[in-house]
Amino acid sequence: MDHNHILKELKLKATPKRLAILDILYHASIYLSPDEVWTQMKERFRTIGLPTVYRNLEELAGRGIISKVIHPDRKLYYFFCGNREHHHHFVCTSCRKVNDLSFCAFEEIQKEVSRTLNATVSSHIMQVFGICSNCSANKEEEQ
Amino acid sequence: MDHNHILKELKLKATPKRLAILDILYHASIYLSPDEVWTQMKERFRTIGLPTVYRNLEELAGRGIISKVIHPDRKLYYFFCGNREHHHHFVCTSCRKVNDLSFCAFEEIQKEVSRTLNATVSSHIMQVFGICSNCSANKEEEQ
DNA sequence: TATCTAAATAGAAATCATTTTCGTTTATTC
DNA sequence: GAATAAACGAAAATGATTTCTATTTAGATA
Repeated sequence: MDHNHILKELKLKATPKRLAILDILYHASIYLSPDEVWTQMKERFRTIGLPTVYRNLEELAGRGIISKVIHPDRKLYYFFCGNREHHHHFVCTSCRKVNDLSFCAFEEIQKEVSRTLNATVSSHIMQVFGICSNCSANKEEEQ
Repeated sequence: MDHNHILKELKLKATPKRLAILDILYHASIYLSPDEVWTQMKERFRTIGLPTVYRNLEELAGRGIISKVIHPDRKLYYFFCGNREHHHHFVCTSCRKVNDLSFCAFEEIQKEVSRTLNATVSSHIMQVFGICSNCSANKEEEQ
């Protein structure tokens, strides 16, 4: 995956740290907190500030290169998601893996909002939490 | 609206402050931040701590007596919603009014998650933000 | 390849919504 | 009218996130 190229296209400087953050998320199979990304960054760089991590995560998420979940605890977590289309995620709260969903009710919602409220939808948040098949299988084994 | 009775049923003490918080939300036509509720509480009580407001809002929301929105800024806002059925909300980010939506794609999502991921959905967040008809009408007037 | 400039970073400190602690008060039960 | 668990106040703590400012650096340009 040529992250360097992606950044260039978006006119973001391809700094080593920015690339490392992308790389960390790309190779993580689960979503990570800013603090967890920072921990991994500290293994790669002698000097790396937490604000740098926060800034980059927000920057990259804002450009759609990475995605974020708002957990019910209101903390943010980030993950790499190659899918550039609008879509939502199924988040396993046990192993923290994320799966894309193809289902999005945006159009139906827009229709209802328009018909019943005559209002305009500007954005929507949809997140589905649960337990993935792996985790529920493991749980059964334990018993 | 007999809030006293609602609280008794849920075995929550009907303290004056708890009742006042319910009353404030009941009479507010818009969603309020904990801080805004606190401001209104201070007009009614000489001594009222912010933790009391937080505690009660969470307590009441946990019991489903009031609802909350997580704003894109990740701050929580609370509002009274008489609808006890599972449903979602359309939130006007301009006037902060909330409208119930009848549309919920929960079943479809559950179906997709079950079929494609063989996973179990435990909860979902869905919030729709936009501009209500009143607000967009007012905006046009201004021009 | 050297120079320039806007973008990016470090480090420290600030912010600020939310929570914890703990001693006191109070609504409900008997 | 006690007794008691729940609720409260005040102050302090927490902790994720942001701001500030001086310094560094990637990428453009000569």
